[in-house]
Amino acid sequence: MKTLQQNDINFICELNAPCFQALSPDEVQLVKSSRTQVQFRKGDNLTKQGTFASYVMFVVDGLAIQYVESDLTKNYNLRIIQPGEFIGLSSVFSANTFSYSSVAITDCHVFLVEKTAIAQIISSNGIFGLSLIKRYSEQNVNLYDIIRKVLYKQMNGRMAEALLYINNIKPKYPDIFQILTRKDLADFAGISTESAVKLLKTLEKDHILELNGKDINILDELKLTEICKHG
Amino acid sequence: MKTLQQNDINFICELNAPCFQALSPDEVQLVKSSRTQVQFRKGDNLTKQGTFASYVMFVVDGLAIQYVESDLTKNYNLRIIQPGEFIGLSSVFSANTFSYSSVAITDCHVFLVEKTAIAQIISSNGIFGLSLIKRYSEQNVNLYDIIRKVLYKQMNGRMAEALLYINNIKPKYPDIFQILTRKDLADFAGISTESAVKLLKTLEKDHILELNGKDINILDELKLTEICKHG
DNA sequence: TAAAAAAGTTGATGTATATCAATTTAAACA
DNA sequence: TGTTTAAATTGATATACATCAACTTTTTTA
Repeated sequence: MKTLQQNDINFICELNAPCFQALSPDEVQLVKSSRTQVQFRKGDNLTKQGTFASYVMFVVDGLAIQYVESDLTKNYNLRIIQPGEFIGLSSVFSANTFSYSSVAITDCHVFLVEKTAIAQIISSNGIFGLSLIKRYSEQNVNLYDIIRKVLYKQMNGRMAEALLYINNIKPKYPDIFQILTRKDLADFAGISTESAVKLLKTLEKDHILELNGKDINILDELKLTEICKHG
Repeated sequence: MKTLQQNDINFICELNAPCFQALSPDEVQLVKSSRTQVQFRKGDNLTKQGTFASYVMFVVDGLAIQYVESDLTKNYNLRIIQPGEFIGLSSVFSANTFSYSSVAITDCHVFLVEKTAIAQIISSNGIFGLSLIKRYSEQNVNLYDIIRKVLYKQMNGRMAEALLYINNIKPKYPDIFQILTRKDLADFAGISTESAVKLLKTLEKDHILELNGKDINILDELKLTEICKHG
């Protein structure tokens, strides 16, 4: 477990979260004072769907998967959460419970900010509020896209979309595919693990990608994009 | 087409949209000046998925359905928009295009407010920003619920949920079921029209509801709720 | 008010994809 | 380093729904 200097945190925040730049020194102090730092191990849940949410999480370091759960044992993966992003914004000002779960896929360094502090800053600082609203707006658009994907696309298109999404963050995190299991991939596509395996094999046979153990190399991104759109 | 007095509009807005109460006289003036009133006929599209969105709509009077479209001719109905609600908040501060369509199911009186005016007010008035964020937050929670419904529920449960949702607004709008076609109902449940018809007949045979032409009377709300949860 | 169009209804057929079962491979552990 | 546990793989089977087709009823329109 690595320890972080106060300065590091400030630096990282300023770097990745433009919204924090709008804060006055007083407001920065308010965030600092109502903040708790937490270290999560790979496999730990950062949030659990349905539990009480009085705070927002800000990811300083590490990767996590955000997903929704059914009553049973089925998950659907929504996105990979990267450093500089918030977790729990979506429900903190209405439902008071997390509407999704998230799990660390690498060790994660996170800090929690009480929602009262966030609310106070929004009230006093419109620029900060506006930048948060932009985040909400983006998330909304994303959720509508997900609804369309889930409703209208079938296996091949979903799998292609999942692969392209993950491949998009591979430059930044080259071992991303090695971290993910076939079940993780299947849950991103919203299909069964067995179907995911079969699809991957088919895509390999068609020279669209290459399977090296758990790693995946996209060979024909154009064709995959085509499948994503019309498959 | 009925004409509305300026005072009526103010009254209705104040009544239904608490967020407007936080505005200063200057800000109210700003909204007024950047506002356009529009009258839509039953069947008209208020928004069309993918088109440019430089404004937010505020529904003063009438009902509309919000829905997402596939590339082809399939729709999925998300909600019924009632007076006092916004349309287009979700994407106006990020994508600049509407991420969903909406269609008037009764004549609708709406006013459009330029997003620049909204943004300006958010910047200067944190309380207004916070009240908008609460709306975003609610919408987000709603979208997560929809994703779960679409992913994890099957026919019976979806139909039950759709019926309960619409039945919920029946006290306020008693002719709501008469306005909606079987296709509309099917699109709320995300199933085919034929399946919707068959399900309704089965529910009638089981004395859970009563079909009077287009009107639907829920007889056994408890059982329907049970189906919604575990069906 | 007749004719045309749209909406509603019903049963028969097709299909995408999950589930199941059985095996192999890889990872975790003691 | 062997043993246990978890993940990956493969083909066979099951099923929830959509789609199709044919018909009836209702609504619209000319």
